[in-house]
Amino acid sequence: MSRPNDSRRPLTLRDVSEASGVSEMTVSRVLRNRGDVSDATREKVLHAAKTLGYVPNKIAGALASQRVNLVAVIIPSLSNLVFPKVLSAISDELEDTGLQPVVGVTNYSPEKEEQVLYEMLSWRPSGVIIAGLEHTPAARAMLENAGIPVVEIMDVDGEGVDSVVGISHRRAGLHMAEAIIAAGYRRIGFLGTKMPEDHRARKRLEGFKEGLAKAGIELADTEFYAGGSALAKGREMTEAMLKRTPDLDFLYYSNDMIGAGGLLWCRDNGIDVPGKVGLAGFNGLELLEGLSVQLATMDACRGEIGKKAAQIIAGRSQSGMIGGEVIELEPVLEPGETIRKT
Amino acid sequence: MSRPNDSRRPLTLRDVSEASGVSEMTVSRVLRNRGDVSDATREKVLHAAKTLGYVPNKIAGALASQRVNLVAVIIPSLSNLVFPKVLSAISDELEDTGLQPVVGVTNYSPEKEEQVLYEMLSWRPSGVIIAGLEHTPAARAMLENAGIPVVEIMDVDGEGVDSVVGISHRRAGLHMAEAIIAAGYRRIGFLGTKMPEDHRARKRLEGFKEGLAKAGIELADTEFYAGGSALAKGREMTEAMLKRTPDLDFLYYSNDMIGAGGLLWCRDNGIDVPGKVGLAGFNGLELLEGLSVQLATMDACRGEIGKKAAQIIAGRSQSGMIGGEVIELEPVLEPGETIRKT
DNA sequence: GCACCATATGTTAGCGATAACGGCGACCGG
DNA sequence: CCGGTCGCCGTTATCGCTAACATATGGTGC
Repeated sequence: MSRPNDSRRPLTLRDVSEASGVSEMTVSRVLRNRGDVSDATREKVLHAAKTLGYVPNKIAGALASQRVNLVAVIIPSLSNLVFPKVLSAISDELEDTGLQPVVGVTNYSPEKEEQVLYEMLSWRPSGVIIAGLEHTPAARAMLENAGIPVVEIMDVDGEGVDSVVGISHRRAGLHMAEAIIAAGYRRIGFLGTKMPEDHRARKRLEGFKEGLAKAGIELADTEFYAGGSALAKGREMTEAMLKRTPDLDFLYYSNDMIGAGGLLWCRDNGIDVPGKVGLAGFNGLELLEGLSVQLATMDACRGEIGKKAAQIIAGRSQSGMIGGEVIELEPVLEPGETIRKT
Repeated sequence: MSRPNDSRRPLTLRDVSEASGVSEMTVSRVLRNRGDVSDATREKVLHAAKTLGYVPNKIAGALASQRVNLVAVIIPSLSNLVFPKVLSAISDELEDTGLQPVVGVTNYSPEKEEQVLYEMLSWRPSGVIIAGLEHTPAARAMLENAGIPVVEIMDVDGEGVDSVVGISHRRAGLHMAEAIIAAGYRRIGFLGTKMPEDHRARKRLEGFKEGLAKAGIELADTEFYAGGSALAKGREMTEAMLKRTPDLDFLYYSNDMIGAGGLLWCRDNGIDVPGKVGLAGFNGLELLEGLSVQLATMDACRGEIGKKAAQIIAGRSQSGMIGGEVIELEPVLEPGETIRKT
């Protein structure tokens, strides 16, 4: 019993059926809990399967039944901290539905996204959850023709293929601008990533500028980075920008991590926050909750987005397909302690 | 051409073969770049496939060829920061091998691990990379009988099923103890997670105690936490411990994140680090590189582990199976600025 | 006693691809 | 001019499982 499968020939339903003296079909029924099987045979079959160490072959099963319990989840990055959160929300929500997420990572490259999507669709998943609304034409075509529910997440500023769950990054940027101006700041700098393919960061910046423009203000300075440790980059960029443009009174960071770096640098260098300079980031990373001073940020509703997306997929794979829906969530400003109270 | 598959009937090889006037077999050959096909027919087929928007069905392909290009990767958590790093290393290394990682998460639960493993094995992957050496008997049996290469990663303190790549956490703890004692610290506290199933953390603590014992020292205080933001927990626990046992001169944290929290608390409260109290964590998170003061830590070789594990799987799925190998990597102490120089 | 139904099991025919082998010109050397 | 080889492509038989239908078997009602 220690090594029940010595022959090295992969076990099949037939092995189990022979070992338990019933037909393959009955074994299949027992293993899937489908159809009527007497308790006696059920016992026999389960016992045989366990002692043999049988593991069903879902490949064959899926081919025969034309059903696959996988949901493709396609995201730009795992090191971003944003996506693991979304992922675990999806995973939790799918837990009891029999569906299983399968993750693909694109590294913010549209071509890689197309490749990954192709690869995943070739396994005929029950649904696709994919970050962003911007895809290559080919990728978009695949999504449209796949004949399965598709949920595009994170962003609602644009045209979706099917369902969409996210926030408006444009408006998130705009609201942040309004809050900053309301607090009395006027000389404002922006620090972000140099990633043309990060459309959400771009939209936030656009919205932010728009918000400033409404008050007749322009960005006083900007600085971009690529690669490296975000915390360290935040320090460097903050130092560089404040040296270059000393009269700045606010720094808006495109993510919390570089914002935290900037905050640490300010504290280390005796700069009064939020008195002399105000700071704000974006995302609401609870990772940073233990910082000495709470950075102002805006919650991106990551958990909620994952949850809703998973619900849509689960709902639609049960009941027949219905039309796509668009769910826009509201990011909430968390003022923290790095914006002056008015 | 905007929606080539209006009939909603899934496309098959047959559709492509009819559209291009050749047999299914030839289409299959073209799409897989295998066997001899004339350039003329190759063109025809590729054109037909593209205009139809055909996506191959790997389920059928895998069943027929008995080959699957997936590698199961089973890890305890995605929010731990440790595993995304390993994952991306695996992903990068597998990039050009035609193999594709599929991730499963266990939440540090052995039962969940068993479930996830069962689920993944039922897709007949080409290999398994799984964190840790401790599994349920059933899980271990599955791994032994799967007939595919298995690599257990992160930890080498124990008996592996097949190949093993990792570090000795016991010795990592032991070395840290030695370094701390060599630096002259004597009243030492430990702060860690309350997770009986995190065997690696447990082994580190055991090794650490052993190292202290060699110098005739015992842990002066310990504190454990579960859940919550690690940074914030690090602050809280540090405060609690230093209030309870004020004469401590060193705090060893089971991970960098709570260590960083402790470090921030000490700085905020004017405690001289490393003069009055020394600090050390574990992992070598480059996430923290931008901290004002570099925390002493020990690199867990996460990237290297992922890379080597992927290489083993890739190598063995090409050439026939060979025996399992054990690769032990050496974690390196990064003294940072939170241990007194001797 | 017989039609009738529910329960429990077996039989048959695919699912959509690929492995293995076979056929058929073309080309080549002797 | 003929056997042999090579390039190209088709035919057939699975792969391991499940949907759908067929088949016992044993009550149940009238």
